[in-house]
Amino acid sequence: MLTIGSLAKKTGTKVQTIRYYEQIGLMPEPGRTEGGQRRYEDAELDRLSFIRHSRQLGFSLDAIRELLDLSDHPEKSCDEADAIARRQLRQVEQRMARLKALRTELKRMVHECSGGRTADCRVLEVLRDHSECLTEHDDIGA
Amino acid sequence: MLTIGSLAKKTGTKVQTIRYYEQIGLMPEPGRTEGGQRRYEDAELDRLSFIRHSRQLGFSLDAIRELLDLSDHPEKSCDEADAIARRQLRQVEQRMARLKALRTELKRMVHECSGGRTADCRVLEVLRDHSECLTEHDDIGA
DNA sequence: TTTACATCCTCTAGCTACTGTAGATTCAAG
DNA sequence: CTTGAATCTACAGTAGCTAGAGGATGTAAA
Repeated sequence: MLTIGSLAKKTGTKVQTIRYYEQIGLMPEPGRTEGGQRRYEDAELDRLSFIRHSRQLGFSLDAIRELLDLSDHPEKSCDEADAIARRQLRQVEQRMARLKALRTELKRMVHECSGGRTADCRVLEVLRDHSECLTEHDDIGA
Repeated sequence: MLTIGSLAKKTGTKVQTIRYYEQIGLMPEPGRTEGGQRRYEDAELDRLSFIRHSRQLGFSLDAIRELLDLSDHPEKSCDEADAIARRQLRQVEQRMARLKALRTELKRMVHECSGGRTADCRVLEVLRDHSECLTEHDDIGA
């Protein structure tokens, strides 16, 4: 029987976040004490761990919802879970490629800063100038 | 004299986004036609390009505000702009390191999926199990 | 048993950086 | 003069939380 606070501590989640997950139906409504405080079982600890671990891997709450649903129905095919993971992997690889390009440009900016007045600052100049930029008008991506 | 729509097209921004930037004071209030429609000058095109380019490099709107302010005052020291860029570079490098770790774990998940029932699915198993996970209880990061 | 105090409760609002919608108006071309 | 695309304002919604007010509860020590 865990209080919401100890559940939070065990999973590295904020108390409010747990209540938020309950609100959006990602966590079930737990039992309550007579006074109305939430008390959790081990099953809920497992579920929350699953959610947090998935979040750390970058899965969206919607994706996690699907994964939890699959996990609740062991007779279903594994393919769906695999597809979700693959989709996630693709996203991660896209983000990495993008960040690599950004890092290159940022490094160039920083190394070329001469340390004078902003009038001569390469950082600002590079930001002003799109032409050397390899990225087109696509989405920005978190 | 550009309409908001052509400014949007030239900079790869949505019309609403431009109005939003105006609302939060990132873009100045432009001139208007008699009928009340916005009309932009080249200076505003430059400013918006600067903003969008900076966004693509991952700068927050607050950081961009600072950069614009520096850019508006050429007598100030370049150091501040450089510091902002360096901060940004650090963030990008942190994100990349994080994504690398995630990619490793996701790849492991995907490759180990046997394609049976979800009951045996490694994807779900890995998500359930935190122990092999290298990441601690730190923030998730966009 | 009382008291102190950490933790819990609900509810509401705020955050970032937009995006979308409704319903009315304006502009430019034909 | 008409048509239709583009624009206007205002407001609501998105993800994924986070923070705060103001009050109730749980627990351990005095």
